[in-house]
Amino acid sequence: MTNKELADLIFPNVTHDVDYYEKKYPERNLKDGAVVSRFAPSPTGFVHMGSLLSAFIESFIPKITDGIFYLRIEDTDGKRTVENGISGIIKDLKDFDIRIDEGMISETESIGEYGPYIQSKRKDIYETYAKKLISDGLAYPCFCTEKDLEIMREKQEHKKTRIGYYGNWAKCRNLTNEERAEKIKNGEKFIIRLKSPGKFENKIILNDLVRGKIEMPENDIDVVLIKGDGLPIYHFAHVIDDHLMKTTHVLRGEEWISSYPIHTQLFNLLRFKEPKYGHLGLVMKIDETGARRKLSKRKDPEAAVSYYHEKGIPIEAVKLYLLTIANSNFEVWLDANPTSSIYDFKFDFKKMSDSGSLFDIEKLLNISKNYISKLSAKEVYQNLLNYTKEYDKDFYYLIKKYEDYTINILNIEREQKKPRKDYASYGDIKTHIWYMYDELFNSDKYDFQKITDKDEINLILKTYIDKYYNENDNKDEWFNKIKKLCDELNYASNMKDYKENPENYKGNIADVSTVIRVSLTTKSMTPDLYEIMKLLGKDRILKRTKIN
RNA sequence: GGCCCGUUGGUGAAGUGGUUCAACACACAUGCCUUUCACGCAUGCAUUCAUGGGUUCAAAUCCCGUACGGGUCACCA
Repeated sequence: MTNKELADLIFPNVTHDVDYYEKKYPERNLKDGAVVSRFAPSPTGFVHMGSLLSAFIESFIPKITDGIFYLRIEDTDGKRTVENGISGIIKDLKDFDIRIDEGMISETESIGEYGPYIQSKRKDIYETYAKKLISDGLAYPCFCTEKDLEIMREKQEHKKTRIGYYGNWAKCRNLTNEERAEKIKNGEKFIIRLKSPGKFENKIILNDLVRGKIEMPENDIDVVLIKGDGLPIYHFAHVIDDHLMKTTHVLRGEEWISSYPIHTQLFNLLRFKEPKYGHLGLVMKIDETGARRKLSKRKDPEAAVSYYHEKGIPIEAVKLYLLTIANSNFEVWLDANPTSSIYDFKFDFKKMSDSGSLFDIEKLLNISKNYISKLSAKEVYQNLLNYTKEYDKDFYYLIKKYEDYTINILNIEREQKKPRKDYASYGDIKTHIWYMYDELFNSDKYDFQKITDKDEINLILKTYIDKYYNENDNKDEWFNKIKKLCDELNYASNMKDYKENPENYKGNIADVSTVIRVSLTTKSMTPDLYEIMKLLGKDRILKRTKIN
């Protein structure tokens, strides 16, 4: 029995041949240097921070090279598939403004000419190539049960030899085609394995985009190509898909380095051109015990990218952070080119970190603060509106009702050379400005600092309101009035005087200002008091300075 | 256990043989400025690049060993 006859027996329903698919998916017509890259997650419903980093880079490179970025769903493992899992991924990408040129755009729909972009719909394609491999004598059906494999592993462990289905251990590899046909006709279950021509003693070299040369032994394992459920294993699907979809650059986590020998072997056997590979360091975090470990979705809320959307951290800030992690010289570049688009940055794989970088939320928040501080009040208002509309409806209606007032609040100490950096996220803003709204103002917990005596507080406030406060004062006049108030009540209006002779005074102008500040806002730390009072207006000020 | 990768301050890291080689950023500390906070400014923070040995006139940078950390060895991706 020939290999061809065996192949026909195994795949009677495969009608196309390899040429059909090779013609169906021609080379892409792109300019020189254009990168075709992809994000290829399992439909688990969410994107992990580490995946986001690679998705971002995978989309970034095509963008700066006029290439193509597509989304392929790898759903060959039923256990990883979650209901509506594709939608979750699409939403996460959309929330981070990572746009795809091709691929899945919903649970069932896709755009682009190189589809289907979901592996479960590509069964015929994988079978066609598997059939070819069998015809060529490069693959064979394996009838070993899980039990058989388990026993084999135990023996190997006992003998302290390498574990795996290879060489003489690969019992099904040496069956005759007649024996194979016989078993198949008897209804024995089987899978398809590669007949690896590799030798463990031989070395192969991976020219990794980020790590440079890595030397590894050639693959000699007869890896599974098609599983019992008829779907391909990752390695096989990866090679077929990335060839047919004309991927030029494969970026993935470093956990894939050790399976590169399988991939390169498959590319050679199938006579496909191999893409370039870049293996990214894992995103790590220090856990409670001080140990370094992979950021995990189960334990770390910040691992899920939806977390940032919910917190209202601007996507631009996350992108800036990802780029600073990805390319160590990005920060310096951005500093030197503050007005340039990030897409002008010359990304360099060689500048990527080899080791897993530690996820640093402090740094992210700092980037976010800087980013928000540079926006105009109107932009912040608009973004805040979008955010609260989704996550804080009450506040949304409030700021919508008082649009101009809110914009003015957001503008305090903003549109100047050195703006304040109070807000790290849109979710943060309410905690900084709630007291400006009567609807939210709550006089239950005043944070008076030094002066806590009720009578003294009331004396200061009453004297100020009755004798000095004038809503039309400009900033200098306003401040001079506060000074006069201090003089009258025997508080030092000049800090230098106070520092020289503190015993001559009840306190100083800072203490008095704090009393006014706290009465109006309940907080001892706020932006410029004059600005706040201007916005609050006379009515609120009169009301809030009456403290019981 | 085999194979592979990594190890520079609290964190991210620059730097791949020699003119400050330990940049820059975040964090932290102190001081100044200041009506609070923030901003800003100034200063401080690794005599040393996991460790031992070797090559060299010269190494964080090259070589070997050791330790530690990570990954991978599935009909998971």
